[in-house]
Amino acid sequence: MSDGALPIMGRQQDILRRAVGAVLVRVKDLAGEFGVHEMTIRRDLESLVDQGLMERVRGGARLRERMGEELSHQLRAARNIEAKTAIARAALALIEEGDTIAFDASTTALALVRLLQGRNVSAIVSGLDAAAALAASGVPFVMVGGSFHAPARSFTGVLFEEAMARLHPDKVFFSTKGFHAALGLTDSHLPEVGAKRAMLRSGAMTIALVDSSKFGRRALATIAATTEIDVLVTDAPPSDQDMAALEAADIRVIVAA
Amino acid sequence: MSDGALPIMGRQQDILRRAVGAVLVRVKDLAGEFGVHEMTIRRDLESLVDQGLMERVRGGARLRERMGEELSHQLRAARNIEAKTAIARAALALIEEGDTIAFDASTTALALVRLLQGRNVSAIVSGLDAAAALAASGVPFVMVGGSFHAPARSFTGVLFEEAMARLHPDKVFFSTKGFHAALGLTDSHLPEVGAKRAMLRSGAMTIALVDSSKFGRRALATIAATTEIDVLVTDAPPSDQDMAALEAADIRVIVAA
DNA sequence: AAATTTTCTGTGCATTTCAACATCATGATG
DNA sequence: CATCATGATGTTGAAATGCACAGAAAATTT
Repeated sequence: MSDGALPIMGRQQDILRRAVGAVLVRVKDLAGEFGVHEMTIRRDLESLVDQGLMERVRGGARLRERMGEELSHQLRAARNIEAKTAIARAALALIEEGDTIAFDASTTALALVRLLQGRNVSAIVSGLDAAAALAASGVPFVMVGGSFHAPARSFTGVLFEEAMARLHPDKVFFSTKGFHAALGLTDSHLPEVGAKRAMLRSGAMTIALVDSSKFGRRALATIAATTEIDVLVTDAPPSDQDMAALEAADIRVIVAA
Repeated sequence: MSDGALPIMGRQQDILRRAVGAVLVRVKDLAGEFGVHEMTIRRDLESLVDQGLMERVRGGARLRERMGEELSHQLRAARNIEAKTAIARAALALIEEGDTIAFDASTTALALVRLLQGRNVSAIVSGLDAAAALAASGVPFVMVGGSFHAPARSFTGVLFEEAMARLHPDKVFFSTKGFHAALGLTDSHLPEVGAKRAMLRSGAMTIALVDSSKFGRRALATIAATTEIDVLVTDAPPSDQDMAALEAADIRVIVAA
């Protein structure tokens, strides 16, 4: 029942990230990697221990036992936060008065959902956090239910796809794990792929929110071919090669400032 | 919303909404999101602090207490909290290994949902807070979507009822605003009534969680006749008259210790 | 085991960094 | 013109960081 948000920032977050994938992190290593004094790392660790997230061992620290998966989700959500909010701000310009807009359960879409407050729009969401944000902001919305999918805190499955088929948003905003000009848009979780495909089918206009770290990457399964999207919003100019493919497919590209 | 006119408007309102559901908001982020100078955000925060709504932390601010609808809901959750958890504990005994259980969006059902951690069950929920609680506890669940209904933080409407019709829980736990032997179980919001009716139709066994303050009360619309429920869990013995009616309808009555 | 060395830790203090604020300038609004 | 909201700038102070050193804990040797 924790609120899900991480009051930790900067280097301490990075320390946690390293700790998630490792049995143990060492003070000396961390000091070297971050280019700061060992004493600074010790103080960071002390703070993380105070928050109950880690425990010290001589020479380093490790994650507390049960913290693993919830933490990794939060850390993923907090990564590239600047790029994601930049993309969200740029995408906001695509939203018009009275639109009905669907959002997938990605953290980028969540950043956009948080900017909706006060707008005269209706939303359709598939993620738990987006629903909570909209409930707080007073924007009317429809939740598309389904089986809970923990890795993305989203809802998926037959129930989701059938409900989604009955909805017809003006615009669909979604994100992916990978963007590859030839292979299209891909994701690493099959339930997510099905849900996103259902959303794309329902929407009149599809807008992909893809931060630059996703370019050239491919994941398990294809959500859609590159040609199936109408707009791509990103935070850094794509390569000339990608750009050519996008132009050939007549896709509008928006690069966030 | 019967709140007196708050002297908060525009961006400050947005800041508050942004702060709901986040542990803390940062001056820098807010300045970026609203496209204004940091100094302006500081002045906004100062004003919000003066009104007792937020408290400053270095670099940002956090909500002092929940507010608005969120507040009224929380307060409702806090009222009779002992009775509700007592009822929830008693109701827990009705849950068996492997059950699939549906819960309405009442605070009493939420109290029961919070006790599910570690149980080998599947859940079906219609409330935002119950979903968040289950997501944190790791119990697998299905969310039944629909239109968001702010007073109960639940989902309702056509989408809800159609999805619910496809689900068949072993047991349905729900609560009501009023319980009256002759008028049956009643609630004051029509969307809620429809949703609860849909849940009752789908379930093999229906269990009403009714704290003693609800006895003899009646609200806007009827959810079900008294005879339609299988079990009644409450926190104080019903009147002899009510008890007779319940026995006549062959309803099992459980009084929480 | 005792003694010695090595490594790690935490404290106290100097230095740097950056949020907060006071202040003034600008511009919109009526 | 008066007022208000906002932006810009320089100053102040608190927090973060670096640094040196002393004490504690492990590792090593005797």
